[in-house]
Amino acid sequence: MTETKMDPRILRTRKLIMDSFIELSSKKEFKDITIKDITTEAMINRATFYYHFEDIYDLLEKVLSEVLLVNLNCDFYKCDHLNEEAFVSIFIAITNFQKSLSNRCHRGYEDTIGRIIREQLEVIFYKMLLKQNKMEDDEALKITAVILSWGIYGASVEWKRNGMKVPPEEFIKSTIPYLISGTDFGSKI
Amino acid sequence: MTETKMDPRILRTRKLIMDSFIELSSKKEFKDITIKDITTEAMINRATFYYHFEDIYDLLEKVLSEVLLVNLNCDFYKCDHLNEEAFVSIFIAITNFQKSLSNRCHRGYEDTIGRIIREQLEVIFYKMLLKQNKMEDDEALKITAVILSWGIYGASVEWKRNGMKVPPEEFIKSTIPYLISGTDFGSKI
DNA sequence: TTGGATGTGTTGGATATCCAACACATTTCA
DNA sequence: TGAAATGTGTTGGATATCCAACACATCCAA
Repeated sequence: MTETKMDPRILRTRKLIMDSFIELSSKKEFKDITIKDITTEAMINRATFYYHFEDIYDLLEKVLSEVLLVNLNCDFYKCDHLNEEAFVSIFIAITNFQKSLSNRCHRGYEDTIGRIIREQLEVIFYKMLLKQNKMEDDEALKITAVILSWGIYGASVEWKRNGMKVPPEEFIKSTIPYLISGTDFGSKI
Repeated sequence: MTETKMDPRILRTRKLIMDSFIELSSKKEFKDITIKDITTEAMINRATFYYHFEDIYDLLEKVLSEVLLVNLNCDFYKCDHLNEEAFVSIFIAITNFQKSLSNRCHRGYEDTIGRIIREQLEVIFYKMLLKQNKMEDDEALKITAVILSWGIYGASVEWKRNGMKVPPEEFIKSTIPYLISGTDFGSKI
């Protein structure tokens, strides 16, 4: 998951930068945050910032990935199989993430955020599929993970478009049998 | 006061080490705290510890000095003259410090602690005397600062020996005229 | 007694971070 | 318009931190 033996200086500095960015995000809009602001808040040199991140968009991506990953693993570590509970807790994590971002001001980056969500979902789905499918066609599992990640992300977009009012578990629950048993579930054939 | 332009790495690392030591002190006795404990808690390398401190006693001294200095400056920054208010707030800072240490487990280091208190007092008294005595006999001011520091420290020891029950300002107030106006205060001559 | 386990303090080479300086773009404002 | 101010991204040399290894001391159980 996380790199095993990292230089503690790197962990420390990345955390300082990311935490400062999150802190600043709660006070300013993203477009008003400069790299100088971040490095001043973090008490690190501006050159050091560029040692770790390409630019401020790279930082944004990595912070969002990190936040989402923590959310996912938090709710999800108990499950070891893609059952109903797993799908529900994944979907709740995604909707929580979307909700928290709709307050923060990251408007104009919906496509970036969508990509990040799908990337993280793809990783987690692939991992779960590998675990429960004992070494079958690897390529098929990968593509299945892609399809699931787009699907679940799409569901969260739809949930958002409906005003984020329906409880997420309710929103997703009815469709889960189709996810788990496939489209044949309930088929007349 | 504090060095003006310090390398931020140094400030960061010292703070990490000191904070970790304070944190550990609230859980263990001083004698049970190893340097490995501190560096692990602080997530810094053991060699880095020795770059900043001679040994664990050196760290103890510097932490205590720092804590006391913060207390002193906190209560004291408003005063710019050695009047009654100044003496009272200094004495309160010292007794607070003694009280906080009597909970923590630094037994066996009373002499070290006493020395630290007197050193800090001496610095602060000397600074105040210089400010209000427009360039007179420098040596005399230094020695006066020494005498005041021993005196006030002694008062705090006595206050502690009496069970730390009398309110510190009450304990010190009656003697302040003698400190400010000298032994001639109230003299019959 | 001995030998392993644990803690202290030191060292040399590798690496991350700092700093000052630079070139370039964008904004501000006179 | 143009010039000052502000922000971005890069560089080279200096310095703090990391890491693995070492020598030494202390403690404790076989």
